Amino acid sequence: MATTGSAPAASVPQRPMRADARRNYDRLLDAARTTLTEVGSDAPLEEVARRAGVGIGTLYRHFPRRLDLLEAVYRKDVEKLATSAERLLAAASPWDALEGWLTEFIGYATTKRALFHELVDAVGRDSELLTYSRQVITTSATSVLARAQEAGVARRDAEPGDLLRLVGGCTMMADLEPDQQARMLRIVLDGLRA
Amino acid sequence: MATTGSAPAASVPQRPMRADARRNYDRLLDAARTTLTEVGSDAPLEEVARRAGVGIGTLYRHFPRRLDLLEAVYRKDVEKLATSAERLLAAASPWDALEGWLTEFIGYATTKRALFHELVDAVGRDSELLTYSRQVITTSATSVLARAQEAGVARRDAEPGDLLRLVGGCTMMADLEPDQQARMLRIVLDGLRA
DNA sequence: GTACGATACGGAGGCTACCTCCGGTTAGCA
DNA sequence: TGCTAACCGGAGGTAGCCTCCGTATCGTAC
Repeated sequence: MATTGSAPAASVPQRPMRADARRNYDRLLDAARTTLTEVGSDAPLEEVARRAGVGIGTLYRHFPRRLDLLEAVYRKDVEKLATSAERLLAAASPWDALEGWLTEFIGYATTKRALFHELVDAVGRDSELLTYSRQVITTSATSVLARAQEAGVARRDAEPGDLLRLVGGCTMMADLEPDQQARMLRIVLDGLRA
Repeated sequence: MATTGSAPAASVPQRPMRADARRNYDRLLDAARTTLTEVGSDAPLEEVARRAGVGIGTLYRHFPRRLDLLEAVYRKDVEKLATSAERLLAAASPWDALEGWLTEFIGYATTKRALFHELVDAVGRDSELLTYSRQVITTSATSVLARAQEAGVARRDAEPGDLLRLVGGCTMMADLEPDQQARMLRIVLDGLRA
């Protein structure tokens, strides 16, 4: 059974992870992110294991299939984005929180291009992975959008799912020039403005 | 050397393709489209060859690498979209042509989800394939958008590239409900309206 | 209508990456 | 300090991509 996030669910009493296992798990995640960034989505797992300084059998003990490793890397990044929404809601005005979060969402989505394609193709939209990730991201988007709508600064017929696809879908394509990305965000924001 | 579109460029005098070669080429494209649609982007080429009724060596004679086959399938669909723009420009009002072409663009993009990810990951944004396809599609988008802007029915600061990414990028994700797709198009169109 | 040759075919086999198996190692608890 | 359950790791099996080369056939010329 693949672990998600970090340690497995404690449904029965069990020992916490051994120190060497914990260390290798973390090194594998870091090595996976680095290798995927530099080599691309077809990076061989043998290369990930080599960079982590472990054997291929150790990699497969922690991540029974290639997709399990990609998923673990992806979940970490999704949770980081949720944390960002909480911070903006606490510290920014309704419109600034909406605009700021969307800007960070673009940055997150852009760096996941190679990883995401392989995940989506393999597990499909109904997998727990994507359902959970969409839920976390949608919750964040809902919070920042609803707050802006309630403040009367965002159109009321926009829904969070639409928002995410309009902004995030663009970044799934090739590298965008920063000014083009800013312009596209402006079009969406102008369309959103109440 | 892989052929693109259909027969190779006639830079030097040469015989047209033999009848059996022509027949197998077409059968391979049809079998590839069917197999990719039903199995997904990880469909083995042996399965494509089997469905086409040819040997794997014949498949590789026509398409030296897997990506060559995917590319040939994709080019055919891109050219079909360009033909659609010409037809709408000749027969519809500026705004209706813009809206109609975007609707067809969404349909085209949705059916290429599995195929497109593998192509983009492998060849990158600067390949002739994607440059050519973007050119063909951008030319179509430019025509329908400029005509709407000149008619004063579309905002003047929108550019064709932004248009395509806003609409097309959404469809690269999971299957969309028809009503959601219509609503997203409405947001983009409302944002575009002059 | 037939023969010939250049083009096309096709399946066995090499190579690579995913993943498994199992003997050896070690962390941590009693 | 000893013991054991958890952990490690690399050789090897398998599937799919792609190559190679003997055989088949299309199409042209006589």
